[in-house]
Amino acid sequence: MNKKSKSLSKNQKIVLDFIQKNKKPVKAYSILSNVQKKGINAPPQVYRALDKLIKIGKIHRVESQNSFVACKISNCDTPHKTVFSICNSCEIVSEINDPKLFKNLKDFRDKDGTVFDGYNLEFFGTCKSCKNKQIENTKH
Amino acid sequence: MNKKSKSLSKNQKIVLDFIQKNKKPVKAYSILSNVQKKGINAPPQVYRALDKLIKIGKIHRVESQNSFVACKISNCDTPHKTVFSICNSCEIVSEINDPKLFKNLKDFRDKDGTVFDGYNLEFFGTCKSCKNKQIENTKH
DNA sequence: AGTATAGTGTTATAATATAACAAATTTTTA
DNA sequence: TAAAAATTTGTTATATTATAACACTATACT
Repeated sequence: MNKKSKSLSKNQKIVLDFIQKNKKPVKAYSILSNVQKKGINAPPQVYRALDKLIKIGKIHRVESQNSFVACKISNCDTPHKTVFSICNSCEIVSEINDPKLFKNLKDFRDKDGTVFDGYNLEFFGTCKSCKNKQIENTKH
Repeated sequence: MNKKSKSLSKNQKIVLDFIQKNKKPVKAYSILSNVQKKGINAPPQVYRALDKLIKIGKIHRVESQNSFVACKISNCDTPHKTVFSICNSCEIVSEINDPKLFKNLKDFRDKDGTVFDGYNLEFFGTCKSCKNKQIENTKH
């Protein structure tokens, strides 16, 4: 019963629900067109819900794609501390959960000794499945 | 006289020059309005130059800001391996040059063992100068 | 109950980015 | 050096992403 467990509003639920259904990150206007049947009519309604969901850590923004993805880390309440891998080929995004990397990032100080509140790290590469496909295509 | 030292085209030079003059990252349309007197008239001319400059590592894109900043690391030819600190208050961006952090990032493998081609890391916090200002404001 | 806070619905518009096409320039290589 | 290839340019139009502003409604908080 902590303070953060306040329930979501109608629009927030609709938007979160749609994002969670998708394996890949989704774009704001794709969300919009997919939830219009549920009574969400205009961009601001989507963006407001997105802002809130990001704030409470339920979703993250994939900066390099202008897209949004559900947080896969259970009980995530740490927005702005995110690590993703992004496939250059199929654009699938996975949230990385690596304690050692997290520690490195959390402990990082710049030359001034400045401590940072948050970070966003995106790794780019070719995912296993796309790599396999490429090898198959070479064979033929 | 390596292969990458081919000289830049006219528009590329104009755009790079403007970005390098600025301490803070600049936005595409701000570049456009500032270089119109030099004969660049339309967005595509700016975006093409930006694409090229990013590709050769002369500038980087600050993803969370849709802005562009000159590479501060001498002879940088590694686009897509970038680390920045961004001040939440004044939005100033500094490129971080930390060999230990670079090594951690370069060596990172995900659970599958996937190797990544590149990464982009953005740290968020309050820069020293803004922190000092905040303290001063508290005093009065 | 009264007030503060957060969320809704709406219209309009701002800000960011790319498609498509014809022409000119530079680089490569035969 | 002439022809072919690749890159860059200039241009118009349009797509995509995001926010401003305003009136109103619902919910949470003493």
